[in-house]
Formats: sequence, structure tokens, C-alpha cells
Amino acid sequence: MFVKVYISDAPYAIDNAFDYECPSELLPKVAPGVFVKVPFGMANKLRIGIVTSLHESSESEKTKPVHSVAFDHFCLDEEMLGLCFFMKQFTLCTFGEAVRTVLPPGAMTELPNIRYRKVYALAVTPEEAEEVLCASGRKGIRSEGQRQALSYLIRTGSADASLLCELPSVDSTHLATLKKRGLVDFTTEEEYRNPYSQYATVPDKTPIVLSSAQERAFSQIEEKLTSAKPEAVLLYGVTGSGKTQVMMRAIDRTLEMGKTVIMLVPEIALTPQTVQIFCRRYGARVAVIHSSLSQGERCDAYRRIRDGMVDLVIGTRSAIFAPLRNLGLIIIDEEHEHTYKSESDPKYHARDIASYRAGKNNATMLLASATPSIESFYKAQSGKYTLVALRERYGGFSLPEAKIVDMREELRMGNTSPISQTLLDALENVYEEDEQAILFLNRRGFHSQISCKSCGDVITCPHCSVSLTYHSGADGGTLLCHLCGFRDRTPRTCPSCGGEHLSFLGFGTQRVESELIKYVPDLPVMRMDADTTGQKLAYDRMLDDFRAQKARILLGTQMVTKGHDFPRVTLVGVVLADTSLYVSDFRASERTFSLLTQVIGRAGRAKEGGVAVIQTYSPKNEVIRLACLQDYDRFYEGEIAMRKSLTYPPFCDMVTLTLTGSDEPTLLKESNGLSQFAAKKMAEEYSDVPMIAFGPFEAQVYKLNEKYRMRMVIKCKLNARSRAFFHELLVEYSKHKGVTLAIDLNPLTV
DNA sequence: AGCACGCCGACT
DNA sequence: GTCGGCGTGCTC
Repeated sequence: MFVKVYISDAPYAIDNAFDYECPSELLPKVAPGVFVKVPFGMANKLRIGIVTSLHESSESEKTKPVHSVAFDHFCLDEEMLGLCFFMKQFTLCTFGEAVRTVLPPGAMTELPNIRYRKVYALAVTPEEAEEVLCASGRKGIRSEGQRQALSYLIRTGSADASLLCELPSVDSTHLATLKKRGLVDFTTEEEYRNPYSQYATVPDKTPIVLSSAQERAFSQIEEKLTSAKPEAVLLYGVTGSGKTQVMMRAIDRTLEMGKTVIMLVPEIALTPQTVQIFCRRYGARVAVIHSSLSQGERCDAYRRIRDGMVDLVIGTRSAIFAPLRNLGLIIIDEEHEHTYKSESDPKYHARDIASYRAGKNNATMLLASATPSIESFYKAQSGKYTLVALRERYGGFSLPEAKIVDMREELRMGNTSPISQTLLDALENVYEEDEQAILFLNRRGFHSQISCKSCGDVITCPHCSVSLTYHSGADGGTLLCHLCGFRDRTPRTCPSCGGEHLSFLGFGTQRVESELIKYVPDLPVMRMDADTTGQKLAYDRMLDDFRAQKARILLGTQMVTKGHDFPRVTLVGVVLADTSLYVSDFRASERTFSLLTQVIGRAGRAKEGGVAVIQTYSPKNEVIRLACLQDYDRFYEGEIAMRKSLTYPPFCDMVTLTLTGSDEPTLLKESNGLSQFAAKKMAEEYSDVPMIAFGPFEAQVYKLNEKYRMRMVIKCKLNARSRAFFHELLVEYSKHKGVTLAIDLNPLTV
């Protein structure tokens, strides 16, 4: 027999199936998805490979034999194997990269992080054991530890070794002696570490009561859930429309049918409160997966799922790979969020993986958002997805009243503070009414730039081509590079000309915090950004503290905008709405709109109508205006027209080619070479594939961590042909020394 | 990516 | 004559 094997750490250019002969003694253990060790290359070095299929014969002249099965604690089932091929094709990664992504980190080592526990049980009947205990006064057992352990086991039947050793006078020697006497025996069981087991009580199956609008939405979804076909639904629900209840009903319904569910949420929304809600409702058959789990915990969650002990998985992006069987429903909450696209290789989008898995399982993919991505809404409009809309706010909460403040006017009136009079008045009102406020500014630090008044130079990072941000703090504060983490002391004089007058420009959350302390000292402020929420724990604690009214103002970056309900928040302030508006990216409007809509929506959770204050230098801007009105439909219309007339997604696919190198002249030469090479191929071999190439030009951040980056952008339609073209580019450039080519199919930012 | 083969220059 | 530079090409 022969097997096709992919080498797990093969470079892209040789990532093909290799034929090996399978020795008959290995045949019983070898199957598609099994990890094997195979000799590879002239040195016949043993490498880990993945068997993808078995064959009677081989086309190959010379086949080497499979050396051994590498490990058997992990393998890939048919669906996952297919998914890896899909990822290889759709993200242009190697098969091995796909496999490593699909499995939990550390799975592909010979000694994975699996913990075993010893479980002791009676080896005799309880009556016999009892008799031995009673006889202990005469010739029986003399040791107190043995007596305790035995009597415990008589009561419980079996128990963990570590638990038994916690009994007052028991230690492991007592257990060993009992075993020697044939009274007890132990087995080893794999242990599943589950940090959420504390929440897993008896499931609370209180029925979810839906409003009539929610009920209508649910029944549309239910129809798809029971269709036994792959389905895709976009649940478009305005902020506060109660999407969560509808989703929970959909989960209930799926579980009732004996099927399983994956629910993806953005990292930032996966707070202990969210987790608790689901764990309470669905009990021990829930697994939670997110980035701050340890490697062992991840591994164990994976095995619990694989071994059929779980039927609901909640997690961030990588939870889409949860090895659930019989998937019925995949929910992607806040589907427009950028965190669903991986930023490291393979650069997959969870939505694409979800769609693939839904297809293989006849499951329903349910995308939910108050501000769907333009691509998804377009698919819903054109009938590819079923559109389910919730246009009413649940419980009669009213839309917050949004005020746009023209910051140019403030400047003219002599107010140079980042906080306008309007916002100050609103904060005063919050103080008087004993309420809370959320202030949002998408920029951390104190000042975003330091420049010299004499020579005009801006202080930039020595390793990257971005300006350093001034962060206040002890010892005169520090300068920080937000890209590579470089740190420096704040200079007193200009580093390039020695000029003595430096100007500090632009403001971030720290500056706003200090202004708030100055102007509204009676309102305790809590600043929440990457600097104050070092670990996830700090983030969760701050949200708890704010809910417990330990602060009156929550000031922070994106993380203050997400799905937490704070009933006492009646004011939301956007300190500067323009920050994300004028970046040169075709999705800038979309991002700004959804960010503003989400944050303004935070103010509407209060019973009495809330207030939103939006500070901007472009008060007439259409995107800002529509966000204030929470008018997604009008925004979508304008945006889709723009995308169509300028040919942007969803009317084409975008591909970026990024060439990186540490030697600038080499990089420039190679990037010109790349554009010529690509142009030639496009004109000849691929003249049948419509493509438009732009560049090469310097990437947005030209220098990053001592590496320079040149970029090309190609508009095309992704299909087997165009992918073959990009594949060829990667193969060709893997031979070029001193530069690395990275290709991102449909990147988030262009 | 490794690793070997191969065809040129500077050494005992 | 031989050791070693890294250009080129292959890996079941």
C-alpha cells in the first residue's frame, strides 16, 4: 500500500503530496489524517508528515517507506482534512500551516500537554472491604491512613488519587499498600483542565421570552435550522433590539435537535459575564476558548470537544476550528468585527471557515450585527444570505439624542482643550443626575507627536517609520512606539538639531484623563486602554468596577465600545470622531460608521433616553451624521454605490503583495522586479484573467522593526485561475534571497 | 528550508 | 593537486 503524505514543515514551494510506501505492520494504524514520521530529502531526515490518502499503487518511481506513526493523541478527521486543503487553497498557506492552525497549539509534539490523573477504585466488593476494615482491630489493617482511604472508597466507590491524599492521614504509600493487598486498584484517566467548570452548575432552562418582533426573527431562523441544508442568515438588528435572546433561542433549538453549536464573539466581548450567562444556561456541556487560556487548557478544551463531551463552544476566532461533530449552527456575533480575520499566517477569515463547515455539515451560519459589513449586507440584499432584520429597539428604549460638536468652532472661541463646552455641560448633568458616562477616543498616550519648533523634525521611532507617542508618567514620562514597543526617555532638546523648544501635539486618552480630572474633579474617571489593561484580568475587573459605580466616567479606546450593558450610562462622548475617518483605506468610512454607531448605541441602554456628544472637525461629514442617526440603511446605500462606481469589494476582490527586506536597495530592486514579473505573467500566461495591478509603492508603514516594506495591490476576481497566478508568484519569490513576499487575499486594510 | 552536486579561486 | 566559496536544483 502507498500513502500520500504532506510534510508538516515544508516550505511553500514544495508543499505537495509525496508518495510513501506503507509497511504492512503499520497499515492497521495508518489512515487519512494520521501523523507519521517519514524520511525526507537526501539526508533522509525524519520529518513529521500527515497522511491524506491511501492507494494501491503509486505513480512515483522511487518511494521511501513510512518510518513510523508519529503520535496518536491527535489526528484529523475527514472534515478537518478537507478544511486544511481548503485553507491551503484559499489563503495560500502550506498544508502544514493549515494543520497547525486547525489543531490546538502544541498538539503536534510527541509529548503534548496532556495531564493524567490516577483514579482509585475498590478491587473487591464493598462488603468484603468493610469486613477487612472491621477486622482491623485484630489482624487487619493497622495504618490509620489506609483505613481512611479504604473507608472513603467504600462510600464513594472510586476517587481521584490527589483527592484521597488530601484526607488527614493519607499519603500515596497507603494507597500503594492497599493496592498490594489487592483491595484497591487504579486506572489512569486523561484529565481535562477546564477553568470554567466552576460555572457549570445544573443548567437553567428557563424559557426565553421573545417580543413579537424577536419571535418573527426567530421563526425565520428556525426555518433555516430545520432545513437540513447549508444555510446562511444575516441577523441585522439595530443596537438594543435584543439579538442575543434570538440567538439563544436559536442555540436552544439546535441543541434540541441533537446538534452542536459554535458561537464566535470578539475577544473584547468575551467577558466573564457573557461566559457566565451561557454556562449557567447550558451547564457542563459548554467549552470556552479564548487567547488567555494556557496551552494545556486549550488542549484539554479541544479534547473535551473532540471526545463528545461538549455541544456548545463559545470563543474567539480560533474556536471556529472546534472539532464538534454534527454541527447545526455557527453564530458569528458582531460579524463586521475585524478580529475575525487572522493577522498572522494563514490569514484566514473565520466567516470563510464557518461557511465551509456549514456546507459540510448542512448547518446554518448565522451572522449577527447592528452594522453588518458591506460585503455581508450586499450578500443579504442579493439573496445569497437570508436577511433577518430586527428594526425595533427592544423594551422601548429610545434612540439616544446625538449632538455633533464642531471642534473648529471651539478653537475659534479659544477652547484648546480636547473637551468641548457641550461635553463638559453634559458631564455636569451626569454628575447632578448621579449617572455614568462613557468617553471614547481611539488613541492612547498623552501626546501623539513631538516636534521641534526650530527645525520642524518630528521624533520618530529608530526602528519604524512612525512618530513616537508621549506617555506621561513618573520621571518625565516616556516615548513609546505603538508598533514595535520601543521605549525612550523624553528628550529635553531636539535629537536632530539640539533646539530647546519642543512642541507636544495631538492628544490621547491620558491627556483627556488629565483634563477630566481638572474640569470635572467630582466625577471619578477610569481610563481603560492597552496601558491600563495589561492582562485580560485587569480588563474584566475594570468593567466590574465600573458596573459597581466605582467610577463615574469610563474613558478609553475601542474596548469601551463593545457589548457591555451599563444601565446607568446616559452619556456617551466621542472625543474625536475623525481619527479613523481620513485614513487612506476604502473601508475607512465603514469602520468609522460602525464604531460610532456602536458607541452611540451604548447611551441608549438607559431607561430614559441617553445623550451622545460627538466631537469632530468635520461636522458636515455624512458618515458621522448617519452614525448619529443610527441609519445603517442610508449609510449602506451610499457606501455600496461608492464601492460599485470605484470597483471595490464586494464588486471585486483585493489582493496585496507585500515584499519585505532589511536591505533597502535590494528591496527596491526586487519590488520593481516583482511588478515586472507580475505584469509579464498577467500579459501572457494569465491574459485570460482580468486583473488590475497598482504599485509598487511604499507600504503605509514603510519601515517596521528594521524591515522595509513595498507593496502592490491587485484588483481581480478570486478563483482557481487567479489563485494559481498568486501561487506562482509565491513559488518564484521563495527563491529570491533577501526579500520575503507575503500575499494577503482580501486584506482588512489596503 | 536543507542538503548535495558542481564548477571556480587560493592554499599546502 | 586539494579545500572550500556559494550558485543551482531537488526533495516521494
